[in-house]
Amino acid sequence: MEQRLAFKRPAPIVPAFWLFLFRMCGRGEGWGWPGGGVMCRDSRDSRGRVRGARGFTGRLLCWYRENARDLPWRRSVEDPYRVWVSEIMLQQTRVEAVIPYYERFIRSFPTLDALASATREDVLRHWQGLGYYRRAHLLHEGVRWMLRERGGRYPRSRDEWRLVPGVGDYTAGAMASICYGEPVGAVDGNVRRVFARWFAWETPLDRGPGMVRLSRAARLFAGWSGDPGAWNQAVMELGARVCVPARPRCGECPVRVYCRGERSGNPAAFSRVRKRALPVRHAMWVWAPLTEEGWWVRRRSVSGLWAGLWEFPGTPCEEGCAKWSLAWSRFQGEAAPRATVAEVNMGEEFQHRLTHREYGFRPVFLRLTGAPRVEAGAATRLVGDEELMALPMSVPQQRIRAWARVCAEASTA
DNA sequence: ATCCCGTTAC
DNA sequence: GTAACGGGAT
Repeated sequence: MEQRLAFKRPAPIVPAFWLFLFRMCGRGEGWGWPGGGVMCRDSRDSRGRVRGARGFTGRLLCWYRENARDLPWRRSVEDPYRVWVSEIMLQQTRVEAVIPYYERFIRSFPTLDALASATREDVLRHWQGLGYYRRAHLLHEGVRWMLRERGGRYPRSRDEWRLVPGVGDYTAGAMASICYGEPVGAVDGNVRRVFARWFAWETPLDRGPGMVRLSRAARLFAGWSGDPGAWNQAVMELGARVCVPARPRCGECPVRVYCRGERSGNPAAFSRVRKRALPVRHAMWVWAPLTEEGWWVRRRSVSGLWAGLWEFPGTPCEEGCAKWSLAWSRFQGEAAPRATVAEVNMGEEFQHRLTHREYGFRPVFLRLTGAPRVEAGAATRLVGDEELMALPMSVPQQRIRAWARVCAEASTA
């Protein structure tokens, strides 16, 4: 708790507040509050006594203290390493999905040193299925960087956290405010939506003047609240559970009376909708070849899609390649080995959707005999059952792996 | 500006 | 089935 004193609460906020208000009201979108008057009140008075659940920040903080979910990483806020891991996992990923991954990860890598000395493959194995595998690479790089560049001493300020690999604006703000009490904002998608509704902001908040205004506002509120870490988490919690994107549950909102968006009658209108390009479709043959020396698998590039994960080799299912045998011989010609296909098992095609691609995977189990000269190397290997199951793979590849093993068992029987 | 993933809600 | 959701790097 001592580390929370690293940052003093900002001195008198009133001049800053009025200057801010003055600036904001000069723009097209104002700062008016339904009730008028002072919109924000410090939850402590000038002598540092708790003022309780009055005022804007006080009400939200009070609600947060009573309603905060009991999440694993909230039990160890005093350990920046654990907060760090949780923040990376929570990027673009929902809380419920993260919980089991977080617990397993911390069990295996309880400390900075434990993670730094783990192999990349082991880290990826703990990440498989969670998605955005670049995060795992960057987190691993980040902890090693922390030991190498800083001797394992965590930064205390947002600006220093920002230098850590894999830590962007949001994560830097979250680490500095939650672990060290620095009065800075931590602006994620929830915070953007909540602020947009509170102030009925219609301009985009992820770039340009809207972003500048939002980060200033988030920083000032964090300071005014008296507890930046709790405040930032409270705003996010509100966004995740009450001020939700589609149908905000304003009836349950502790700061409803302050919300300009709610007063407008249509708070949902202020959630920003991202338009996304239509996904491009790809049909792929995925070969699950079992040679006499083991399963033929390869490792993907450490950049790009499914970064650094293992997979069964595959080929695009081009036009005029509707027959598996044609595609296979073409693939085999490029991949060099000349093996006899002793057995074939066609799996059912299944779809896998990503942000801007949609794959139709057609798995094909192949038992290869003869002298399959598969050149094993760094990126291509022949592995036994046990080793295969230990390789980190994407969700669709895990599915193919499970199916292929069933095929293999059925064929030996 | 574009590329990463998987799950859940509708 | 389709849409919505969510940060950082390049």
